[in-house]
Amino acid sequence: MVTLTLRPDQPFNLDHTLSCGQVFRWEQRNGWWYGVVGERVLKVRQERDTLTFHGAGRKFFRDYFQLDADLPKIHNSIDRDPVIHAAIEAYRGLRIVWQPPWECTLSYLCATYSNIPIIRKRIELLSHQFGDEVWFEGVRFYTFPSPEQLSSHCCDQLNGCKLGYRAPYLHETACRLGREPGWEEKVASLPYEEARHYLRTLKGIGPKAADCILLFAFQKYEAFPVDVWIRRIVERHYPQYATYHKGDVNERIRQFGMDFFGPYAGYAQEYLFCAREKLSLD
DNA sequence: AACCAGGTCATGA
DNA sequence: TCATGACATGGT
Repeated sequence: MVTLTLRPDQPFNLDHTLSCGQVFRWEQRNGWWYGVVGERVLKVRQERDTLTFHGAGRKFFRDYFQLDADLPKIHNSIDRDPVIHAAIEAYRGLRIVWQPPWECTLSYLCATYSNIPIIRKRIELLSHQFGDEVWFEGVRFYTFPSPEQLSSHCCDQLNGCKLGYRAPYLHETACRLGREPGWEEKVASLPYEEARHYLRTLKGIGPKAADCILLFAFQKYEAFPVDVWIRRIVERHYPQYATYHKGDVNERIRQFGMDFFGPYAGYAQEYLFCAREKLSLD
């Protein structure tokens, strides 16, 4: 067991961070959050300024939860209007988690044209079917399957995981990235637009999924993923977006979001997404 | 029973 | 380049 005392000037809220829909494999059980990240099973809880965790050391948790990122500075940089201001107030302490690229890519392949509970189910089924067993406190967990573990099966076998028409996308991505082991370093080293272009060469990864992957796995915080919710929020609360004319509606909203919110537009997007239920959208 | 969900692809003008 | 329809699945 390890504990970590949070600095008073650096807000962190574990519940907001894990329940906002950026990660899909964390579950809250009797006061603790359990999750599988990479090869490890992790267990965390927060009591005010104290984080208690099992399964990895301090450095892992600092990196994973981005505890060294200057969140007040990020808040200030995106706090441009009353709508985002209220979202920041409501979800202060939400941090963008640093996800493993491979799992993040497959997760957002599963996420297209779907909803969060079903995305979680698909990812759980994939891990159960093709991942490795890991035991933790007498409970069995499964790691997320590697490219090899997925590509060694055919599409039909993958489709046991309720992937629907996405099964061939996952399969092709597993085959290709399995043969391209340097892809993570390559994407990480590329500037945002070029990295985005590369990810979009994967079948099934469009503008929105690419932006989620860049934001959640590659720390490209300028990325502003546009899904149906963000689209509704922007159309309702940020009519200025209409001054942008290049591309389709989602592309115009993306351009607006990046310009309006700046280098941490992705944080703004995440706070708005979390606040989607509270914002009027008619 | 229609309609929707953290969209993307292929097609056609 | 942009709009349009198909697409698997499960929940409401």
